[in-house]
Amino acid sequence: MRVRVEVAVFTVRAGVLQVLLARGPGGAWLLPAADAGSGELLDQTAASAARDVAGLRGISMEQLFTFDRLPDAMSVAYLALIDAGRHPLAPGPDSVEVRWFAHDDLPVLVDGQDAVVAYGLARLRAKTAYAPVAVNLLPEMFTLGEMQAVYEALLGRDLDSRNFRRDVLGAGVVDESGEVRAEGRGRPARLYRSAGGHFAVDARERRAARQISSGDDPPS
Amino acid sequence: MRVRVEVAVFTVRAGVLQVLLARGPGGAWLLPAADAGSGELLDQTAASAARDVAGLRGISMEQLFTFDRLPDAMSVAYLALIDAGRHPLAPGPDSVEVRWFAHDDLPVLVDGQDAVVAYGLARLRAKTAYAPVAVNLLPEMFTLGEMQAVYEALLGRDLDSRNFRRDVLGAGVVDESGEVRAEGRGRPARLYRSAGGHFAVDARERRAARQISSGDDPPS
DNA sequence: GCAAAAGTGTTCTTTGTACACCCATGG
DNA sequence: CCATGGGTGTACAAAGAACACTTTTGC
Repeated sequence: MRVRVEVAVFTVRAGVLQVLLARGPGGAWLLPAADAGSGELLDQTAASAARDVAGLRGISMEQLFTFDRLPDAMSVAYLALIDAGRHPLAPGPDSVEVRWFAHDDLPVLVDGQDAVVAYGLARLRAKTAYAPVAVNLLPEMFTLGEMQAVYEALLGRDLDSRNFRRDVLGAGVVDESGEVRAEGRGRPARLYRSAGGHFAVDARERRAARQISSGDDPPS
Repeated sequence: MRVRVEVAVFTVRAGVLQVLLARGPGGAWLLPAADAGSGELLDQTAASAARDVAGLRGISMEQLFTFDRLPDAMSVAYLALIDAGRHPLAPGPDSVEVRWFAHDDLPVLVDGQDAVVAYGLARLRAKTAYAPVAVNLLPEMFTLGEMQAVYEALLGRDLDSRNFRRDVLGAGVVDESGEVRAEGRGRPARLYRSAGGHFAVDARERRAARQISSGDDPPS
């Protein structure tokens, strides 16, 4: 039985949620993928796929779901979130081209890869409700305005900045750096960084991202 | 690459959450399992495992996670919830014995199967917060007292019956049957049945099971 | 008539949501 | 001096948690 590992890599650029695709020699657009096996862990295979296809290294990933690929294969799907600014793309040996696509304007994908993207998106949105996913999509230092923009791109709706600030700061998911950054016009913004460490998921801490909400459920 | 499908089947009996295990010819306790392949869908393979190992038919299942089984295999884990009363156990060809174990008093399992059980349990508890999982663990007709007992077994804590009734009835996840059942001493209870159909996951409907709460996150 | 489980409402606390103004900078 | 984004607090609405007593039956 052939086992494939496919990775849906998301980023937010210019306020738009985007997905990474590679164009293979045949001209079709594909998710970064690799074959599992050879004594390698699935997580490692997923990391290899991101590295060999798109030049991405050291990104954090999470397993999503395992899809059938009849007649005799299956695909273990992964979700990765990165800051595109810190990870320049470098097409690997088997890719003609690697680039970002707006999540709502994808080309036709092979097989059932659109299901992988759709499920990754659903999971990503669901996680905004209880995990500080935005920090994975931002540079090391960021302003709360940038963070809010990421959540707005993920959720597709506007958030109230006063409530957003209160909740994020109250949840303790970010630390103030002490520095500020002037961003063209307007008052300079304070810079924050992730307080690091995953955080416990109980009602008290969930307040963080609760402006925010969505449901999760397996695909197909 | 060898792909195995393993199923963690849960039930609630006598107020205790239990897991189904089979003892193989070698004497070790195992989860019901089968090899994937032969053009069969993973969901079908999971159904076959439950049928061939334990005689369970027509039970609903959901994929959980895919685990590494080094050096050259992997295991696609499934979660199943059943009412033990409606599904008598019948050991299949490769099982010496099939029985229920209290979730907190399991024998030693092979390989990484304890991780499958642990993750299944975590997922099951997380789902109580937004899905009417109890109806899968109850007979077709049941009382609210029985339903509450199931949630208490799942969550390991007591719930307030007034709030529980208000929330469950308000969420519309059960229909009144009109019948009542005298259960020995005490006032006879009304019988309900599942209102059927999965239900939308938005804040309004989540109230149902919110006495109830927990977090989800991938294993290992 | 008493033990045992079913059934029913209200109060209080916490959480979420809506909302308006002043501040610091660049042009 | 004005346009632009950053920063702060309060009032109202909704949801969740805590809580006591009456009803119907078997024994």
